[in-house]
Amino acid sequence: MNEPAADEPARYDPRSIERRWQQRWADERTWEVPNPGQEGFDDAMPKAYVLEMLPYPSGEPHVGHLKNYSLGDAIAHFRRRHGFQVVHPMGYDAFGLPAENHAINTGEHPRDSTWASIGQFKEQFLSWGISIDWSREFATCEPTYYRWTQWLFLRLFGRGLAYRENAPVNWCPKDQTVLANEQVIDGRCERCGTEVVQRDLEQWYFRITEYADQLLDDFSILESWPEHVVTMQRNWIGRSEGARAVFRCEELGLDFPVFTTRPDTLFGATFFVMAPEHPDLERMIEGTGNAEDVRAYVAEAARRSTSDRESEGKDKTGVRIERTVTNPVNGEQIPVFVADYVLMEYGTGAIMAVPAHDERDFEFAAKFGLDVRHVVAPADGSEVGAGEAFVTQSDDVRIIGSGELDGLTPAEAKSRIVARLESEGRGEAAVNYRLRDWLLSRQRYWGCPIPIVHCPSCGMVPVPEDQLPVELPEIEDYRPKGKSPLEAATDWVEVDCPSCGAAARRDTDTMDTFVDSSWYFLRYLDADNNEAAFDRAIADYWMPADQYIGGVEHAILHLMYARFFVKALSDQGMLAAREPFANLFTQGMITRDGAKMSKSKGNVVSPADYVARYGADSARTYVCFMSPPDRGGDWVDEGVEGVHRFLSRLWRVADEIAAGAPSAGGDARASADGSWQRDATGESLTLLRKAHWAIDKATRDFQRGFQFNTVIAAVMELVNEIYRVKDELPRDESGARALHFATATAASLIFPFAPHLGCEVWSRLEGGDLWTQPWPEADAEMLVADTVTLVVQVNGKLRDRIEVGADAPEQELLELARASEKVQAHLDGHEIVKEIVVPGKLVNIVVR
RNA sequence: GCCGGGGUGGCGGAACUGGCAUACGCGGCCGACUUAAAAUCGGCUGCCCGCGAGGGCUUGUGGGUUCGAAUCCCACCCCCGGCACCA
Repeated sequence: MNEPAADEPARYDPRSIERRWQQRWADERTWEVPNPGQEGFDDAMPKAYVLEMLPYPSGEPHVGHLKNYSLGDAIAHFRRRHGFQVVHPMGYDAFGLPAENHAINTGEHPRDSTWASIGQFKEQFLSWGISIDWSREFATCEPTYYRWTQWLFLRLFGRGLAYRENAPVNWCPKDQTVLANEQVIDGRCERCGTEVVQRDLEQWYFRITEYADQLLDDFSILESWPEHVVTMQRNWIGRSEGARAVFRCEELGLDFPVFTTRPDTLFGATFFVMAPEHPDLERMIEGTGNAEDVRAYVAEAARRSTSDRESEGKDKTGVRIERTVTNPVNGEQIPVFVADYVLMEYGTGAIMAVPAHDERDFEFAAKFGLDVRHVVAPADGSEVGAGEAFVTQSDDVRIIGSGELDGLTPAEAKSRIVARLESEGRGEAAVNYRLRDWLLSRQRYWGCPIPIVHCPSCGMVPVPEDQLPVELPEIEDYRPKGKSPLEAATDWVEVDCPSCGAAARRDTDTMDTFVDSSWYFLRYLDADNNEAAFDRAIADYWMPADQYIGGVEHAILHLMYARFFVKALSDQGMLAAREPFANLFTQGMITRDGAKMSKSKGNVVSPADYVARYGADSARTYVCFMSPPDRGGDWVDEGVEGVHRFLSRLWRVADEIAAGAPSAGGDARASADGSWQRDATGESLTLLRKAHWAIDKATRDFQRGFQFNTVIAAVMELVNEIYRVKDELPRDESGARALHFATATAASLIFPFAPHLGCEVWSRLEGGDLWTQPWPEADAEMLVADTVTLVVQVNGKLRDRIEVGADAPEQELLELARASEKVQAHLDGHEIVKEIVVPGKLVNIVVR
């Protein structure tokens, strides 16, 4: 690198500037904040917990991380300068499959590859200059962390919120592990894309369904979450209200409860359908003529994978069972079928079919020639053709052909019939959810061990607290074998029962990594605590997180699990908060050439390259500027250069000022009393006004949904204005002061995005540390101009613009407008019909 | 199919509550500086017609409300994301 010659203008050199400030922040531990009770804690300050989703360390950080932490850091800085005590921590979601798969391929211990990656992440985070309180840092794979993950698991186990059960589960044949429902996408494994199959296995679950209603209700206590995320969770939970009605097979004395959202259509039920997996199916077909046909159908359904069943669409198949069941409301005997359009996972695995008013039942009935009986008709008395389906949500209908329900609306009919079912003991009102319990056990190595011992006589015994953590044993072979690789660690597996002392075995499953990330934000608050997962008083001070920032891809999984954890822990008195994240911001994905970045496409953008070439400030500012942050954007190299150019311009003008005449004085400070500014004239005044306009615009857009792209654009406009006027300003104190103020203001406003440059410029112009300065406030008086541009329209078309006094009366505006030559040309020969005046803005003359 | 987001110059995007469409950035063109180039600085840059003054058109499409619509209403088309036989 060449040293610049003495007469060459100085160059913006982000590398040296950034290194210098980063060094200071590290040396002085600038971003560390004390907890309540600790030295330096200020009770008078409001708190703000700014949190980005913790990274999964794999390889090195990508641009998604750059965007995530740039957004979060901007928010953290903005809050600090508004007088908040801001906690802004960082950690690593360090257990998980990618590290383990890497180990299977290379033999490298997942711990080693993970820590190597963590080293790279941290190094880059430091090089980005994000304002993290590093004293709170941890990785979820550290025994000092997962000790408490296990401890929390045992708390939930103690309350019956963690349980073990044998049930059909999603199994990924490639990863050789079970998957949560949420990890199955279109019937395929979320991680590797392999088709998922069903297996009956004994697995661990969290009873998240117990919190289904709270998860729904508490959306109301969130301050600001994106509507679509709330909707996605709502749909996922899938609460529906209806009734349970019992259909009885008299011959066998078997009761079949069904769930229906339409008990008002019970009289229209003309057949009954069971799922192929229904446990009572065998008893139903035993001894009937076509039992073998049914068995063949069930076997076929079992062979077809879930995705198969779904991809074949709505083409209905099924087999009739030679039995009938009794409709509880009219005693009618209706035929029974087995069909795979009825799912065992939802409701009771059996349904009453009302073909007249349900699309799916109608299709099945049409195929099998079954009765279609209308029990709902349009209120206006219009006819629905016999044998046609009439599916409607409308309330403008009446019940027919249903005895005592006739003439009622569906809503009335529902409560009437539910009351009757209840009084007869044949059903009751019921609520059903799509949400299933959270399957958390994994037959994999690189995860948090489940702290349970299986004893032949005592059953499942929690590992005593003082023996936590149950540390991951060392093993030779990570390859999945259909059971946990931990089984191979014989010495570790075989233990004495903590309860009776007999020979027993450890649980060899590990936890889903989503368990680790469901409470990490609590551990940040009290990361060094050796006595507890976290201290309640400390958690109560900081929680809930005031701002959470991350990708939408976690809209359901992580965000719902974390909500569940907080509720469950809160119910055990561990903290007051009922929700983890009061405000959520979801960032859009960055693409390259319009495509998702991937190694196989070779279009991955490495932030490190750009940080090396243009500096962290340019890279950070660019990701905030490229598009509104909640939307995606395409990474364009020229765009980074453009931002770099802008920052260079700001640096150069500051350098010019600092190198020139000594500062016009300390009272040029952005935050100081600005009365001198109001006396400015000419270009000085114009420049000062632009600076105040930028303060106002940047502050408002920052608060209005984090519209960082326009915040940065406003600062760009200010810098452009500085360049436009800087050589024309009066060569006296007023001109110098105006220039000084405008430049320092630009540095102050760009600081949340380009903190190094902001601090550098500020310290050279004003002295002192910018992060200790309050966020600037616009002087309302400087926002009002003396003159405004009056827009003159004729018939709504723009014809002229006239500079007028800002407070000119309407009459004067009209006269000025009519007097305009350009306007005259369009009025000529026409009759004025109407004149509209919007003071300070526009005049519209309507002619005929 | 249902739910959500979106459609504005060559490109990313801006436009607050119905009032100057295209801020800011990229790209392009022209000029200054330079032996030259880079860097930098300045100017121009929605489309069409016109030598020009000027005029016309333009926010996915078609209609409507209004003095005035990117913005509000109705119908439709396209793109992206989520859910999808959930009884």
